[in-house]
Amino acid sequence: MAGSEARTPRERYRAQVREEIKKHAWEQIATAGASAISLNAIAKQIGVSGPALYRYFAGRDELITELIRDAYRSLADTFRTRAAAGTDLAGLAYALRQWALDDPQRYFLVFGTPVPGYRAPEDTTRIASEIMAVILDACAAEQPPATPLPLDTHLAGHRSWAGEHQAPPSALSRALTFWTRLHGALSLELAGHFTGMGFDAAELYAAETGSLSNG
Amino acid sequence: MAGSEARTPRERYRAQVREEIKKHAWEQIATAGASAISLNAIAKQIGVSGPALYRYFAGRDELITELIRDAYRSLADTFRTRAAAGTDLAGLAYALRQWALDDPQRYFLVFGTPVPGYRAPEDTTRIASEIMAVILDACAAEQPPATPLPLDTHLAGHRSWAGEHQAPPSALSRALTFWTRLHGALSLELAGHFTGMGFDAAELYAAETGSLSNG
DNA sequence: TGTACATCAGTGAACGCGCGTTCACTGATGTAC
DNA sequence: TGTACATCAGTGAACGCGCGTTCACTGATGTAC
Repeated sequence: MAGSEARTPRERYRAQVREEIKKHAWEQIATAGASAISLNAIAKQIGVSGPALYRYFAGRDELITELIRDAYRSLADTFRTRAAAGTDLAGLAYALRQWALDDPQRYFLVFGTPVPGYRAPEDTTRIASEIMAVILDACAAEQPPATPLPLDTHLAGHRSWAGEHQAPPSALSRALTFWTRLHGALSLELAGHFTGMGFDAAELYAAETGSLSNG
Repeated sequence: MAGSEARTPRERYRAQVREEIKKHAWEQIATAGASAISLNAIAKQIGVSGPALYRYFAGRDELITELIRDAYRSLADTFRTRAAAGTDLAGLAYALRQWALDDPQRYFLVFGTPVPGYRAPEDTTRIASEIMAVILDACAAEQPPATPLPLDTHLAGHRSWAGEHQAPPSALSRALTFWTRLHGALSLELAGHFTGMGFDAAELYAAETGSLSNG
């Protein structure tokens, strides 16, 4: 839906079919993982011959790249929407978990096992920066902890990743920690490593969310 | 090497070939990811026909299962060895990172994106419990923090995963947090999400390690 | 409004490939007397 | 020590499959005069 102006009927139709292809690709990902995506299988599902898909995507790789891009954009949109309703870290953390539970394989497409040799397009790293900017904003809005973290001094000298963002070191370390702690709890939960352990993953996630504000 | 008694020459030879098959399988994983493992390709690499491998493994699935088992065992051995030299959490954390950097794809085979529908064999969950027991030992040996964590109360009532381990709730929460925080920092590093960001992943990891002891 | 032309979605056949797996077999290695 | 037999590693052919991708094509849809 993003970026599809669709002036003429033909363009509208094209955009529509592209979306349908992607929809079935996501279903395949959810069913058998990203590596199982097959153009021929998608074609069969939407009732069309295999080569027909080449009118819409240059090939399998372009389709997957597009899915990754969409996943990044979806997360960025989710964060921006949430941030517009008030900049609190807990809110963002909650939104992140909702987004992840919404489609675990989409989460793993972005944050999961990398395919050796695969290079993400420039595009996605730019979106990743947008996401980080939202986190940084929320961190800068919180009041800093009484005692500075040991990571602060390192990040004070290595803050290029924050771009032009004027966050203090305590916000930088908090933003990174937000990312790594929540990813740690979330990815293990989604991967099923907690199943059968008998505790509530949501409680663990909430505790980690709280750890970001209380030191 | 584990469990291969190899009394007779034939048994010794079998064990040797099995190891060679696995060695090339690991190389394939490192090169193209676990989903790219191919029996025929392995056979070609060790200079043997494809069907020959069926003397050693029932099929592709059994080989992969065996690799996962080996990965779990390797981590358990690493932890136990480290724990024998002194039970401190920082030491375990350091050993975990070394083990992960040693072969990132092996780490992801255990903790990475799950294949939808795949069920891990009983075997591995037992080894996972051994690993957790080592962590719990180290956590119980540390002195508990002054203020109990909010997660403690939940875990006090949901401690079945700790088995017969008599660790106090504060150790339970610390063990889980050890796992999730370090996995968060480590998996993002290994997946390359920090590349180009300009800070030192080792510093971040050390900071997270420290967070486990200081609140 | 009607006709001529251009655009483009989709088809079906084909290519070459590599996959996992089975099967009947050969030949070497080990075992028993 | 030598012979008869059993075990078992490895081969080569074959099966059926699905994959990504190309190509020349048909037929419907849109555009221009």
